[in-house]
Amino acid sequence: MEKTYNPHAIESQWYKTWESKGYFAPSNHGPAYCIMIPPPNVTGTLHMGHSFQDTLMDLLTRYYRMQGYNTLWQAGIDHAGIATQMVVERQLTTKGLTRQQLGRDAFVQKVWDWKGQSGGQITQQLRRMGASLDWATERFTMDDGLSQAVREVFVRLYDEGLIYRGTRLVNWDPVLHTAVSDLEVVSQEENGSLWHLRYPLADGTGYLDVATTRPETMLGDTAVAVHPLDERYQALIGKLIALPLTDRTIPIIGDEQVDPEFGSGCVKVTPAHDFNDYAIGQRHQLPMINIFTVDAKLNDNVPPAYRGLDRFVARKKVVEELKAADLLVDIKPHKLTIPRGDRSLAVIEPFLTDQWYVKIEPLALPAIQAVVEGKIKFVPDNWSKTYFEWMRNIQDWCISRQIWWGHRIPAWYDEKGKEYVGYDEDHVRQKYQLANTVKLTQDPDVLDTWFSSALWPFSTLGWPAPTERLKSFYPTSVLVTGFDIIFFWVARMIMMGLKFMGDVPFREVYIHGLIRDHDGQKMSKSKGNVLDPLDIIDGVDLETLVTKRTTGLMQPEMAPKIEQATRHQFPQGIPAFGTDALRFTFTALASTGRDIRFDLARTEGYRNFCNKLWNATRYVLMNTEGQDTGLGDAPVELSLTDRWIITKLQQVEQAAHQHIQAYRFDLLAQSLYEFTWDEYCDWYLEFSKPLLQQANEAQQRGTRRTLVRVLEALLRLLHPIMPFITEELWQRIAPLAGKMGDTIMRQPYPQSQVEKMDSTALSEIEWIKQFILGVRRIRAEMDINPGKSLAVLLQNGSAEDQRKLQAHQPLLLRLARLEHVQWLEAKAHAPESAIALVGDLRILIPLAGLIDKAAEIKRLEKEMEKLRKELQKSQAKLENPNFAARAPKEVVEKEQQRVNEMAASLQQLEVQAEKIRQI
RNA sequence: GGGUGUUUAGCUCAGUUGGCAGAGCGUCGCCCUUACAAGGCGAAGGUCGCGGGUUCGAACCCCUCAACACCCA
Repeated sequence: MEKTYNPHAIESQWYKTWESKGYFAPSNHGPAYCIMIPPPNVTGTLHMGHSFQDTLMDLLTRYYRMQGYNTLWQAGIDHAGIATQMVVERQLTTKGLTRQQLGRDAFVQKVWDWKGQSGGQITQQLRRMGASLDWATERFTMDDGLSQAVREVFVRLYDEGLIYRGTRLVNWDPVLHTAVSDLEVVSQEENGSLWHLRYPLADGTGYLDVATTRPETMLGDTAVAVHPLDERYQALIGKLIALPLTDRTIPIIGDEQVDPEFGSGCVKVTPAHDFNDYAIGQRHQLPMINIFTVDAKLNDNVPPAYRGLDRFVARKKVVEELKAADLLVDIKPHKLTIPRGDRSLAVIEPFLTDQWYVKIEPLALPAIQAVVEGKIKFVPDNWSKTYFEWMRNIQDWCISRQIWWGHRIPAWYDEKGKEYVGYDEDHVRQKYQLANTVKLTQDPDVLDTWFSSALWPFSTLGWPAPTERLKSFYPTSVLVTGFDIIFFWVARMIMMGLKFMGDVPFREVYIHGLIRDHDGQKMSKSKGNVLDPLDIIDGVDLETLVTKRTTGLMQPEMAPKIEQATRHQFPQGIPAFGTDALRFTFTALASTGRDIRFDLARTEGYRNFCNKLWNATRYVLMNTEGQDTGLGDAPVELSLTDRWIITKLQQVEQAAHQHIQAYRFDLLAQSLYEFTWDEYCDWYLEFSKPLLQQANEAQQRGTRRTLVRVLEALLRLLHPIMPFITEELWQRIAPLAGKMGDTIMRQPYPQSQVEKMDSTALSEIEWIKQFILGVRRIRAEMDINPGKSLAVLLQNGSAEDQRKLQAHQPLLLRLARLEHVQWLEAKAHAPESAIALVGDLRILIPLAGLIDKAAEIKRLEKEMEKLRKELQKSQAKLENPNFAARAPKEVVEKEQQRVNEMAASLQQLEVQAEKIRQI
């Protein structure tokens, strides 16, 4: 074996083996365990969020597979309507083409071509992460089966009246020319202005001061509203305003929605271009005047001078002309929330259009109920509150999009515009008994991408066909996802699953945090703080990293700053840490918080952990290969240390199961890390050294057997987190432990066995550790060369201490580096010495020639000071009569015992200090 | 404005039923010890955000406040 762990050498080859041998496929034995991958965008590449999430899903999948479940991690990709269309349109633009020039069918074909060539790059990257997805049954939301599921759902919901078409105000993206749902709008506070306009009363008796953040919309005003109880304006309700710049008059109305405190207390009402005003308009049957075109330019409903102007140009012109007419009172700086499209970043325009909607309430009620009744459990449970909050205020879902890439809405119109919904045109004609002479045209719109995602848990399994897979794996076991898409996706899957499968889509929803950079900032291309998981795995040199981060920026002026920060943070670039180290990092970071700061120093630490495991294996192999590891009939004797590490192993096995089942992956990682490093490597391997040299044949055999068996189990324990290194090492260790099998992937996950636990071994080893630690502490604090062997004297030990010393002398000599150990009579005069205590046992290291007297006194005083403080605290506790009276007996007894021990130690140290002082 | 969180060592975070405040990284010593210098051995470092309450006992339960973050309007 190489002396140093090198991830490159092992990773790619194992993945190929696993995949080609079909290890990822369900076994078709045992109870079902199924996770649906949140389908990544076909345009996407792997980012830190994915790799974090996928590590956790793979961990669960590998664990349950090892536990003997019939395990499926369903693979698949999302067609990502708008994002994908934008990618392909951008390619057309570089050739000077538009999609309109190409035509719909040709364009859609182009998207498919693109998908065939460069789509789904992420599936290759997932393989690099070690993800054990069942690739053989990979699905795509636009494939035939899933498209059929989409049509089926649409038709059924329509026939039940749960899908309808309506003219409503929607969020309109004037760049993409499509409606988007509430969730696709990001609202940000931006600096703007508040314009105070003067609206003259039509009878010439005065003016009203109207405040607005969007003066250009005044051309579409159809009323001015005041609060009905506002004494300032009450009398004016019912009068008319002569709307400036137009020849229209509009009424003054009273509406309780108006906030008398805001601005002047009068608001203009533009029902066709503002959600609040729309509601007011509905209440007062106001006309709705749409003044915009699809790209947010003014249309023919405004005076000729404004027609064709962009909304922001029109704003300037309106303000100028009002000013000229002395109708502008004031302009004040004002912070306001600007809605932008999450894809185009264009300012969203509330816009009156015909769209398709899902009537959500009848679907939401059972979906709420399912969580209330515990049929679906959120982990951590808190997130159910967020879910309820949203579900109880949910609005109808706008599902139509005015783009070309996606599931075309299965609705047709006759020449009178009457709508018919069915699977296809033939079905429609048959369903509605339409003659062939009736000309039908299909609705040009496609469905929101989330519509097909909502069906993912059952459409991927073959629905609407009643397949075996559907029967086996629905409901799925757990959904693993970030809190940012509880509304987008989780809620919608629950609604659709309940509606069409009559059962929940998953029994648990594990919500993890979002990966941020080491400063807690969200990782984003524009901030230039993105880390590519593959760069962490493979390493990247500084220049490549800088180039990567600074090209293709939306704001190229940020480049120098980004470059500087990158050079500062990664002066050497990023070394290759390997997949396993990255996965271990993600696992260790998966605590219950919602923000996860990613720090490469952690990954480096876990790469070192891999190296530790690698070298521990190397040591074990060196001492066991070609030797008897207790597989045959020869007698085997387990030493105390063997029984101790076996006990520790049972404990960590128990903890591992608990932590995985509780989704506490951070604790899982920590327990395994500690067991590996602090128990197995630091203590057990060291214990094994003298045993392998000095013990009898049967004992040596026992130690060799324990070395390989514990390591073999440990590799299985670690496998779900670190699949590659564990497979590589397991292949070498397993035969020595008598294990057969082609892959660690299909071995059972270790199960603790109570009968293997040995509490005597625990306490005995604890004594040994305390002994060794005591000597080491003196050695380190007194600056005695670690290589120097020491002679120690023992005093005041019990018979038990004497027995232990006798039994474990070789271990103590070796690990504490002692030349020899000698007992002194209790009353015998000891030479001046440094002292360490193990209970009442005094370990004395003679000072002569080694230790400075003053230094030892100083050390003792420090230790005594510590003890005194603790002792005082505990004594005060015990002296409180209420404590003795009310605290549980065990607690009081424990406290008393502590006091006794501390007092005894303190006294010993005081005597010793006094002795040294007197010399 | 409504909601949900967070605040513990220099940094990043654990802390289970209320009972001795922990880890990793960083820092400081000593050491190339035949598995591992990507290492070993040891050490220092804490007003558990502030104030109050409940309790024999509070990082943990309750209340007030503060700062920060996110979601919704």
